[in-house]
Amino acid sequence: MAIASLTEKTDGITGKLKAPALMISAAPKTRIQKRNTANILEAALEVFSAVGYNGATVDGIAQAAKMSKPNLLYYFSSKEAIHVTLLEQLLDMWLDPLRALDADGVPKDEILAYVQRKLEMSRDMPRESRLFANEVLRGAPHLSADTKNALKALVDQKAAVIQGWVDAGQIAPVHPYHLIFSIWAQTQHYADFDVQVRAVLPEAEARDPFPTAARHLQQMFERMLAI
Amino acid sequence: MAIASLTEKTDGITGKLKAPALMISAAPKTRIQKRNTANILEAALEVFSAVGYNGATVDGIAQAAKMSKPNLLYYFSSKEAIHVTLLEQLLDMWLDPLRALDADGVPKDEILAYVQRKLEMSRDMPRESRLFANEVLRGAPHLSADTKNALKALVDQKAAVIQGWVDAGQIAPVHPYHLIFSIWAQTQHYADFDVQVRAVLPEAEARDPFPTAARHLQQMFERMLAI
DNA sequence: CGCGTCTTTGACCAAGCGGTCAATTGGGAC
DNA sequence: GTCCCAATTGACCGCTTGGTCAAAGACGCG
Repeated sequence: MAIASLTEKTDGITGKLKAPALMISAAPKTRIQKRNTANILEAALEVFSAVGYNGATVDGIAQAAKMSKPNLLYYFSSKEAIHVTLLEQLLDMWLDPLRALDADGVPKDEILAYVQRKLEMSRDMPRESRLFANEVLRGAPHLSADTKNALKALVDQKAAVIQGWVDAGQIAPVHPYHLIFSIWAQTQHYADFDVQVRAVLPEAEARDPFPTAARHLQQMFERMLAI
Repeated sequence: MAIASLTEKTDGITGKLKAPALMISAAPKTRIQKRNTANILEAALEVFSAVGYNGATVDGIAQAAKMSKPNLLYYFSSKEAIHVTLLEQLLDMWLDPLRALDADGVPKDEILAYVQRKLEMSRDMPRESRLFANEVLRGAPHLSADTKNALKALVDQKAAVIQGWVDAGQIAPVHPYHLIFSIWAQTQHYADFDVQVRAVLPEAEARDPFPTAARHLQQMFERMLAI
């Protein structure tokens, strides 16, 4: 598992800095810049995931990052720039579990492990899940074509792996793309619709739906894939 | 199936009318009131589902309903009132497929039929799905306690039915609540994350993901429930 | 026709928004 | 220390927003 805290991951920042009438396109260098951009992105994740892009205010993010609004805008040229940076930066991490799906592993184990990793992400990183859910719900207006292509390429590759397992008779016949959608939908459901899940579940389970969810999903995909 | 067009369903409107310094709490009576409230709610569904609550503007909804903003506010006292009315009014329709789950039917058939009905709703009423997704994502701030209780009561009842089928050995052992979540998550995924589904799927299927999705989900739950 | 009520709207307002700017403060290299 | 650039901020601006209001228009009924 070993999911790193967000604030630790400050590499790969693509946010554009702005000196008065000057844009620095390279990655930030100074220690203070790293700290502040990380703080801003952490605060933005908190706010965006809670109230969505339109519901968030620059001032609100600035307060959550414990700095003034103009200071925040010294590091990111606009609210949109923060959002875009956040999305691009987190998508990589978000796809790690799928990337780890190993074509040379035991098919059923690989898929079940993927389900469990994805469910753990819903449990440990619900804000990221809601951020993406919000973005995709609105038609992904802030995701670049490059990012979408990279996502598609990864899914294509892993779908081919799954299809290979089907063809080799190692798992029951499944539509590989829809299988991946099933995994995404069911695992992310526990992050995105958390309040609904807890509102509906009997009290004892509502306190922590994840243990029973994990067992349910394992059961589900085991039966789905059994030869 | 026979899903009625939204504009036809004008009964049960609970929106408060406002004459100058006067609130009419009863349902609207005149023909013109019915027409206008229906137009407003249809326009609001279009706008809210596309850009979310915070992204929507009263003026935008008014324009979509082909009327002026003050006129719209003559029928609904606030933007929030429109949203609340819309949610409460649509939730009933939204839960119809689950309500139709028949304790006296053939268990596997009942559940598979529920899955198909729910998937049809995602195909035919994606705006409603996104409206609810948006609301729940934000923590359901506009859903009354009554509504949440009614939802829970319905799910409790149907979960008991499913549990009964399990106990009678008519379907394989499953966690009834998580089974319902699995159905919700996977069917609504095709409405809420439509752009992602189409972006990832091979072109031929992306044009209409629903036929293959229907087969996939039938397969999935068949294997899940088989004794 | 006249008349009261329902409906519609242009003009307006206060608040909040994203973003700018000039001016101030702080930090590090020498 | 000092000097320069990075970092920070209070004040401000133009615009959009949700909502109000007074007045005008349309409708129905005698």
